[in-house]
Amino acid sequence: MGQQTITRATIFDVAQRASVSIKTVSRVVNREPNVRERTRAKVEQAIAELQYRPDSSARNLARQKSHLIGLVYDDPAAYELPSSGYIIRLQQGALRACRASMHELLIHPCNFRERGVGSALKSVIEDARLAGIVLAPPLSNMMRLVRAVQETGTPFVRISPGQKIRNHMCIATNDAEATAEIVDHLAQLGHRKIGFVTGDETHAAVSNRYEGFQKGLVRNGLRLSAKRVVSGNNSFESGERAAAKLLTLADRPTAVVCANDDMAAGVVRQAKKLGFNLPDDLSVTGFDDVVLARQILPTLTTVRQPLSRMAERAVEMLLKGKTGSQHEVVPAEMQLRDSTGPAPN
Amino acid sequence: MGQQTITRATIFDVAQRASVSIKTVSRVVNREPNVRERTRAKVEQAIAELQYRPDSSARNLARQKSHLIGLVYDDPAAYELPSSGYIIRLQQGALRACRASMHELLIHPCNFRERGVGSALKSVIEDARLAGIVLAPPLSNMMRLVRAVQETGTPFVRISPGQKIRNHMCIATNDAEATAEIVDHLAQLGHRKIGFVTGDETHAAVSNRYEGFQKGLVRNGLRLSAKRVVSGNNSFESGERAAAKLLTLADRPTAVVCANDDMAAGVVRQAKKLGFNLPDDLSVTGFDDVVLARQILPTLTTVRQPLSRMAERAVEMLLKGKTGSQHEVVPAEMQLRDSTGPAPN
DNA sequence: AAGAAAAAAGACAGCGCTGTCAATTCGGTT
DNA sequence: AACCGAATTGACAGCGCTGTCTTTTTTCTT
Repeated sequence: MGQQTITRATIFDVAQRASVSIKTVSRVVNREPNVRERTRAKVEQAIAELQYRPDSSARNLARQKSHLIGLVYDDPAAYELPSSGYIIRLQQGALRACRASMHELLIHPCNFRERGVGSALKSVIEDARLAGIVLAPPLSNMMRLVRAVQETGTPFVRISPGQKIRNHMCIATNDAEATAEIVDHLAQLGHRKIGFVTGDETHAAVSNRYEGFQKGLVRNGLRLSAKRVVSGNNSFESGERAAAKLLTLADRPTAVVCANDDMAAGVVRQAKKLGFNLPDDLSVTGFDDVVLARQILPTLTTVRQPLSRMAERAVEMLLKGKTGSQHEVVPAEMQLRDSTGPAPN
Repeated sequence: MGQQTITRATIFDVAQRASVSIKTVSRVVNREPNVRERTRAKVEQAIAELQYRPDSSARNLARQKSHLIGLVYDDPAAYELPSSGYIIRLQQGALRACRASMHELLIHPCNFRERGVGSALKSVIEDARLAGIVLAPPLSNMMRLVRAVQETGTPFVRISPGQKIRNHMCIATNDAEATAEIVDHLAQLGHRKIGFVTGDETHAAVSNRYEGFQKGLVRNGLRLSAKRVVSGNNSFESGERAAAKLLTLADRPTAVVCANDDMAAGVVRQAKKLGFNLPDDLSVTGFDDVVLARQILPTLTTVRQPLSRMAERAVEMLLKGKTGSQHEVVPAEMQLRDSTGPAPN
């Protein structure tokens, strides 16, 4: 049973069986208007009986574009593990949207350090007549590549782009608001004295987080104390040093918000070394949700970029077909784990 | 400069410019024989001048198949990190081969726990008219899926298939030989008394490793001592227990080969606890090259499945177009790190 | 019930390429 | 120079679908 027919049914076979023209079949298949209900049913039955499925090559040729969406991301030279989770999550989201809309996903890791990537990318896009492109960071910020994509005339969406461009579509997340929510969470747990460890200020995302921290304090009726803000440089060690400072303060904070996970891990390590019991004596939060965040003890409450959702929305935006500037923010997801608890009294 | 022409050159434009027929252009483009050198040059110049690139949709339609290779692998329910490195490595290899041959890669994670995956897979294959499929483990062993793929009539290659099937193409690695090479390595370092920690015997790969261990001893003129073989169950803890036994032996081994990395990590931990200095007093090896292998101290000498190479070879085998049974073994790569050193004297 | 407007259905020419087979040219022989 | 087989080249019909435009049918007016 279920033996496949030697040669697949074509639109012509369906038309014949339903006694209509091929154009009418095409209308039914593509859900075009102006088909009487009775006719539609007749055609649909013929389709079912013949197990007809449109041939995408033919359709692509006639429509002059494919049903392929390209996902372009940085090709880590050695494909080392750290970034693989990142990439897989992007792929997952993009794939979800593609499947929902009968599209396929073409992955295109691309090493921007090589010369000629731009034109190589253009070739792929044009050769396969991609229906759209999703550009993931950090490539979404490399103007050389963005321009290459623009030149193909293919619609594209950038994920977390640094700088905006004219007439762009993009999906971003909200570092600031997520950090503010971390503060909300801590405030709800009764914390009133909250410290912050800043990161490398040159990263836009990182300074957004500090901004969000301040916003969080304000909306929870807390005061920003300059003493409780110490600067780090994104490294584990700088986290340790920051903790050493913060925890020896006369009026020390009961919670420390860090601009990234590595520094948070450093804070945790240093706090333990100083004899603090986490989360009873001190709550700590990070940002990014790197693998390490789940490996240290206590596991780290942090914020995870909704990469999968962002990629999904990116593809959906692409397929919506609307042109013009569009900008969507997908809220980041707080990951509640064991490093945060009620404030000590 | 470099402004793209509004409408791409077609094969017809090229033919006209070179004053030949479109068929001749087609011959040149597809490297078919029977084209005079002079004609070929003329056509090639026209191609260059017009920046002609064949349209893949049209080609797909005429050829009745696409230039797309499908990579089918297990879709980890939550895309948790452990498997992402695995998948990325497969993708990398497949992509390398695809690019070399002007093909594109369609990724198709697929959750075999759901019902109907088989027919969903068939649809994708037939709709996109895939040129070939690569089935990665563990899917390569799920006969339900393999049969679905077979029914489409599309050529496919399985990676590390458990059971063979009639007229199959597959790529495997060599657990046994790799383990024997580990023994070679240790023997070269002067080790004569080598212990082994077995794993869960139900896994074919794992028992192959024990087999390889024995082979390695033999070919290095060493004797297999039953006392030095203790069984584990693949877990870290079982490694610790195994080490406790092995290292308290009167005539204790100077090196311990483990059937997987987790157990090796357990052995390392236990050995350190017992006061051994690694690798001076004891060498330890693992298998798999999990992330942990590079995180423990000393970093673990182990064996890594050549996933990327396997996927690459799989695609190449597919594109070679030869039918009939084919079976290729890609040797696993030993990863020399710090847990092995010269035997103590 | 005739006529006009709107809705439904169909005819047909591409889309850009490849495959088949026929036509031409070439190189070498007598 | 005429002739033959082999090497080249070309003509043209699809591949299966969509877009445009035309024809037919239905529905609504008066």
